[in-house]
Amino acid sequence: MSETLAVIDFETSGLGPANGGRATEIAAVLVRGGAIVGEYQSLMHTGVYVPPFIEQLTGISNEMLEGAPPAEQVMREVAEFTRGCPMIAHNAGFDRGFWQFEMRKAEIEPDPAHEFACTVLLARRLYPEAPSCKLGQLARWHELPDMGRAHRALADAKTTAHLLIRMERDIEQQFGQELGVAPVRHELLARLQKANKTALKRCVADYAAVWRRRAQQPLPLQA
DNA sequence: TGCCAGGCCCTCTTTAGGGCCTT
Repeated sequence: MSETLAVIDFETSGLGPANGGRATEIAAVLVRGGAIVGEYQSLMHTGVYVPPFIEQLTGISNEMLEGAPPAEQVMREVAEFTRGCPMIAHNAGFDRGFWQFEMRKAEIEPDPAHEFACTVLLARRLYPEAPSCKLGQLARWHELPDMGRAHRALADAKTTAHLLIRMERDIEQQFGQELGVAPVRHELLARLQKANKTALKRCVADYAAVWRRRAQQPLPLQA
């Protein structure tokens, strides 16, 4: 059973909406069956001022944002693009904060499927020997494909997608016995990111048992 | 013009503090 996950990445004018930070660019990459199957990217105009440090970091200038589509339009497009897909982000607390803020600003109804899982938390558990859990460091450490300029939304979202695919493969290899025939789905990723690092095997085994029980239940009758 | 945060984890902890990660 394959599940489509949406990997998202924001570029922003600051570290949080609470201090006036706004999104400047968003990318969403759809991952299914161990492969990237779709992508969306757009700059977005909110009227926010981009400080020189951020402009240097991301390459996104105030002039570029002047001609960008309005944030409300972009959020509607990306919400439709990711509809029904659980979300993945690197340091998900950051992207979730901007996602919820920009969705509210655009007056878009929240999608209950948009639960976030975090590749930083997962990496800390799966790869404790990694030199760091920064996205670029993990990409080099795993020798993931080069997706282009870092700190642009699509490049970072694609790199995170490749990291996610690598993690799914490593989970299957590392916990194959506990996992049995249960697939690596978003629910398992969300559980693993919160599990005590010494109890990963038990977490995977519990997930697999629940999944098998569900799989044995008859499908509900159609109305 | 250009400042700034917050959630999470680990441990020399739990009545706390420091580091990581994102722009």
